Amino acid sequence: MSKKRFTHDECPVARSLDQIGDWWTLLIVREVLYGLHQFNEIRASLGISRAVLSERLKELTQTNILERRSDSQDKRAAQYHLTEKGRDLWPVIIAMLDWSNKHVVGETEDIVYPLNPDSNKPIADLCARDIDGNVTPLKKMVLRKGKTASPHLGARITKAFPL
Amino acid sequence: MSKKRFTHDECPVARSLDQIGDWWTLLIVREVLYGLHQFNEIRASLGISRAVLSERLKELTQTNILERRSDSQDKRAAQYHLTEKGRDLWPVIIAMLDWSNKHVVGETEDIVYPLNPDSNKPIADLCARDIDGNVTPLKKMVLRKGKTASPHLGARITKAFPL
DNA sequence: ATTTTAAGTCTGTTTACAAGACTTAATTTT
DNA sequence: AAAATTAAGTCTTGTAAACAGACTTAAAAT
Repeated sequence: MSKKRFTHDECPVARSLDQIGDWWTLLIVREVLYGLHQFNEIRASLGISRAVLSERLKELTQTNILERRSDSQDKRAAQYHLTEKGRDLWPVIIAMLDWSNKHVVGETEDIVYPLNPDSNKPIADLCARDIDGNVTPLKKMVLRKGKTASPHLGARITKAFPL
Repeated sequence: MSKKRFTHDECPVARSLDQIGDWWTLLIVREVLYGLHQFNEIRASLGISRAVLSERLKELTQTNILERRSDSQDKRAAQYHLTEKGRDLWPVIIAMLDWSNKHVVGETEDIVYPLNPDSNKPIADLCARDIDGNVTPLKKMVLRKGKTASPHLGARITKAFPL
């Protein structure tokens, strides 16, 4: 039996894990966000094996998270760049970073944290702005199911998050 | 050689992946957030193998994301509940859900989306509130390194996100 | 007393990952 | 121009992890 995938799962979280849930995948995206674009740069920085990096880059290209451009100067080299979809993973990474700083990394060894570049102040809490401009903490958000949601999923959701 | 872990990595994102980056792990957390607390409930809902679920629950308990309580009524049964650390993963899941709805799930098949329970309106964008109350989109956030950051990591960060 | 159930463990098979050797074409050095 | 180096992979081999399903144990239900 092969590894289970969630491509056709009804749950959007499962389906996102199908594209970014593999071991190494999100770290590769992070490296590209941080400014590394070449195969060997990424490999050296992560310490990932060639075969696995090659496979992940293929997958990320197929799912349109990365784009592979052949370098115009050096015709051997390739440049991996983020698409809009890939750049939109930045909030996911920030959310993980915030959680990690709060619960994984020790208080005394804070290493890297998100900063509001306009105010030059660190983040207090993650929140969401609704279409009317109301701002509420992400932790308070509830889920609502769309038209095509299965009764099964709906039942589970309303159990924890009554609407 | 065993699978590489990031427990002692300098990067908080890597270290969070060490705890929640395994295949199935975040989906298990989601199920508990949705209100499933028993081994067989979770197993049936996810279609995960017994052995893997057992191992993941152990890991999640060891990292203090879940707490295992033996059921007081039925002495065979166990109840898995989220700790504060586990509940704080909700923003991560919301961020992935938002990304998935935007880029993975098709427009026509919207299934489940986050909602501001106060205003009863859907989310327009994820943002962060800094300590002065300024609200800015998460996509605009930059990273700053703390005192103990390695020169290596700092170099990479400033490349993509000048402070 | 027998059957069913909860929560696992165990077994055999398939797949994924790690490390390093090998390949090919382009570039750089001598 | 020939030789060495480099970018971006592929291939090979050994180990670890994931899969389905059988099996186990103690408690609960019939």
